Amino acid sequence: MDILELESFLPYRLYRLADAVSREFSRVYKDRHGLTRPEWRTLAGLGQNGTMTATELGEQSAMHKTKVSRAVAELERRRWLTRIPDENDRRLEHLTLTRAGLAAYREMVPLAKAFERDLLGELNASERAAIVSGVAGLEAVLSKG
Amino acid sequence: MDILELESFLPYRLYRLADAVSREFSRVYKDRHGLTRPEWRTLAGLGQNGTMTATELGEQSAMHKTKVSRAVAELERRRWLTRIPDENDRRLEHLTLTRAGLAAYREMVPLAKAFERDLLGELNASERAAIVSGVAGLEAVLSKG
DNA sequence: CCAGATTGGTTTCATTTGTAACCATTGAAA
DNA sequence: TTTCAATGGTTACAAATGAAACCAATCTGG
Repeated sequence: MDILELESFLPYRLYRLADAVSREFSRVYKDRHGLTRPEWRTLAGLGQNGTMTATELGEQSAMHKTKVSRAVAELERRRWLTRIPDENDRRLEHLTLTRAGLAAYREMVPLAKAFERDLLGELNASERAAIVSGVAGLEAVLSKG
Repeated sequence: MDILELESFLPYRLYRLADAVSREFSRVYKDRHGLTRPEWRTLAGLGQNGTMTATELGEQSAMHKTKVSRAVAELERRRWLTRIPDENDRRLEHLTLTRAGLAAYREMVPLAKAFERDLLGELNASERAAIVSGVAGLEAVLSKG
């Protein structure tokens, strides 16, 4: 009889792995500032790019627009970002981190980098190269659909 | 100033990749039978192993026990599995697929395998080897914690 | 111009999820 | 044995999520 071995089924393995890594990493921003993942991604996007609209944020960080909307609302409530209405198109707003938001971002960056470094540091050189190129390969496949 | 490039940050890439793959694959079991992911995993676990307890299912498929509990309840409602109380320990139940559950499982297996084959088929040989060994490497890291 | 389609973004509602409390049973220790 | 901790599993409640409806502003074709 034909059987599927779950433990070696790639979609399952990938999901479980990403879930474990993400859960581990989430402790960094959850413990430090009580952020959710969408909020962290929003912070990271704005920190990286300076000023973005909600739509751009969604594209960069692969989030549904409702997630973006709620994350932005929460960061605004904390006064970590401000909205500046566009001059020409009054539907969209340009989002920028405030001084406080930037401070939080600056604090998070080294922690994020350290997390990644530590994680990859437990692999040997060839495994490290493998995960990077394997992920890149699959990303390429999926992006063309 | 120190910046984190989200697009190349491994936890983010992994999560986005797994999410995309999983979302794509979920159409297979969602379209066909209206299953959720926990339900599909439960079906897959029992199909693979024959008889398991809820705890074993949770361990094998990396699901929280409440997810297992609800998935089992739903599959039972569909009469896809039955519970048989343990003789010696009346806290636990042995779960087994019914004929109908097994039929659904048998129908899903080739679809799952085809999905994985097609996905990997779009990679070249070295990328294929890379993703497998990279994932295995990270799994090993995480499993020792 | 202006009627309809599109876009940026928010809100509402139903579903899914996680945490914690819980129940029943078993095990361990005194 | 009797009590207390641990285990298998379910349930209740709150939070996170996604789909779809929605609002306002802009664009487009006649």
